[in-house]
Amino acid sequence: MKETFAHASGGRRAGGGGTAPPAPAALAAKVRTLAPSMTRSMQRVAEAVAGDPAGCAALTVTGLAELTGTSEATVVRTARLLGYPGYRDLRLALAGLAAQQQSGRAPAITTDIAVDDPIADVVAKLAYDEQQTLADTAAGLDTGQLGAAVAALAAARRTDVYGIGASGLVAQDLTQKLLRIGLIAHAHNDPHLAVTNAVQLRAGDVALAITHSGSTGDVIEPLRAAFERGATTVAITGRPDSPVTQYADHVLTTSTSRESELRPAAMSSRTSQLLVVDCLFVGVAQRTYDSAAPALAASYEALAHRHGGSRGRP
Amino acid sequence: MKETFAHASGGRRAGGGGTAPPAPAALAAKVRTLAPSMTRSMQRVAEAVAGDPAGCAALTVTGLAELTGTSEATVVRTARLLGYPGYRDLRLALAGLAAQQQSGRAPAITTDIAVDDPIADVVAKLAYDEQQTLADTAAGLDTGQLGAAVAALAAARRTDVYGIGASGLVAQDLTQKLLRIGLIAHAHNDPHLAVTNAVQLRAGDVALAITHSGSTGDVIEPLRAAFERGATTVAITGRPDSPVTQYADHVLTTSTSRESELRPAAMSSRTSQLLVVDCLFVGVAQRTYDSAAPALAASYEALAHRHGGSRGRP
DNA sequence: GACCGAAACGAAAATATCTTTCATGAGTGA
DNA sequence: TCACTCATGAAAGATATTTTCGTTTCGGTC
Repeated sequence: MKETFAHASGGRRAGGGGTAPPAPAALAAKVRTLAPSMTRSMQRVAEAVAGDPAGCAALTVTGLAELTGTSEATVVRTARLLGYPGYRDLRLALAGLAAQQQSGRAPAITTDIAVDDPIADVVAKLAYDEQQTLADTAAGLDTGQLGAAVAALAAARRTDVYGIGASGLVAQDLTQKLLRIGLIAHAHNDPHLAVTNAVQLRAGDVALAITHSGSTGDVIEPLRAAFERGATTVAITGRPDSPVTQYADHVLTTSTSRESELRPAAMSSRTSQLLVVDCLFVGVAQRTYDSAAPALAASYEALAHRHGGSRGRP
Repeated sequence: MKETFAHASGGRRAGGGGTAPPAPAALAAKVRTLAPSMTRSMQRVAEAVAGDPAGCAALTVTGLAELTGTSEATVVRTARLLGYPGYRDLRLALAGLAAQQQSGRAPAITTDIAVDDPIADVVAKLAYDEQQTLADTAAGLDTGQLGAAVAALAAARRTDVYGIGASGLVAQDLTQKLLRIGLIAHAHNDPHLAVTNAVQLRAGDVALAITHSGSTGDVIEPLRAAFERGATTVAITGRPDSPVTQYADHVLTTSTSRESELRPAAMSSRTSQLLVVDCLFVGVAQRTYDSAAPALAASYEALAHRHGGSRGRP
């Protein structure tokens, strides 16, 4: 029978009425404090518990009793002495302790990836790096410039996006998104066609160049053409002082993180660029909400039949 | 100890989800990933568990069943679905999670992006969400499957990658990277051509499908064709129990985060997929280091002249 | 050295908890 | 509408935990 229903309440206030609430992480200390007052068998149990919380958490009373060469009763008695209602609760605390220890160990990540890193480390390091990149990008993004770019995009008659290589994929990503909310956008990865199209742009249109180095000629040229035609130009680059910014009305800076041999710069610049692009998209979607929302819904609807049932097993 | 692994179907299946050992902190992510394939009652249980780990850890099966208005059986079933041998183990993991949350950083308050959020908030929220997605993905990634996929890619005579829409860009990203280290890879976004090419694959080749829903026919078909031809098949999907996994030797699960109107699922799934793809790439680069390193250097060199001076001001 | 009392200890019973089985009913597609 | 599947919970069946209680061990005393 539980009458403890108010969910948002104290959380871990067990109430109970007992004298000692469970100990969170002070377990090792408690063991040392109480050890003198323990019998020999209990000490063995306490020692095992303090020595390998994670391991013990995986054991049942019987298991721990066997491991320490004692009996179930002794294990329970020890748990009681340590302040828990029973072994079950000690075990829970042990699991918590183990998790804490584990997570505390995590930040010891040297960010460089070595050739012989185990795969699990690779995952952790890459995830960490990309998280870092995101944080840096968000911190370094000029919201004024971003807002201006959003306004321009939202009002544009049409938008052209330029990007080559990895940045080309980001360009396509943005284009796909803009199309989804009913805007007219096009991603160019053929430099010649890009220029050809750029000269068609005029005031009120938007040209957006994505280049990490800021020096990719194939991307700068069309932006320049658009710029000279009077279109509003935006550059997403990791180098705010690079050539591309000469022709950009608004510059959005992506962050540049350390690169290493196994982790080329393209990787983090892509992450960074995508965040910027997402911000642009959401900003534009906000501004054009009345038309964007139905458009999004419609495109979602249109795709629904291409996927199987909504359930896992169609 | 029970070895209840009954599901074993014949053939060379990756096991749609039975492979994962207990998840430590990836629980919230796992709940989100698996929720779609859950029944209503199970969802209620999963929700309670994800919403208040600490509280649930204090409950017995019966207690949790009562709290969620379901039965013990359902609770156990949910625990199983989440990857634990039984409720007892889920409870232990819950205790660990609670301890982590408590000792760890601030509570993860994720507010949905609203139409009238100022642009600075949009940036912060998007960055935070994507960071969360990365963490979840890393935590939930099965390194065994990842390692197997890496080994297959590194040894492949050739690799075909399938993806449509946003996933198509991820497919291209992977392809670009693999090409850079001298492997033979191709990204297909034309379903017909993809199938046509898939039937050319044979044992030792790798086919890799990227689909968030796991139910995109255009992507499943070529994977199936490759599978039937004896190629090694890999699926990157957010739904480990979806149709695509039927034809996948190795399944890499991406995380699914909350989506909202202004932040479509595609956004976080892309982030998640890219992390997985990066892990694959780095893993392969490690394994083929002797040939990958020079290839990387060469491609870098070849591109150098396309960018202006190495400095910002040309 | 033998004996006594108290505490420690573990075997096994008693209880709580978890897991499995099975019948039932809701929902679904033909 | 009917047959069928699948989700669901009640209760039986297994495990794990707690309690009980008798045996063993230890320290001291005669």
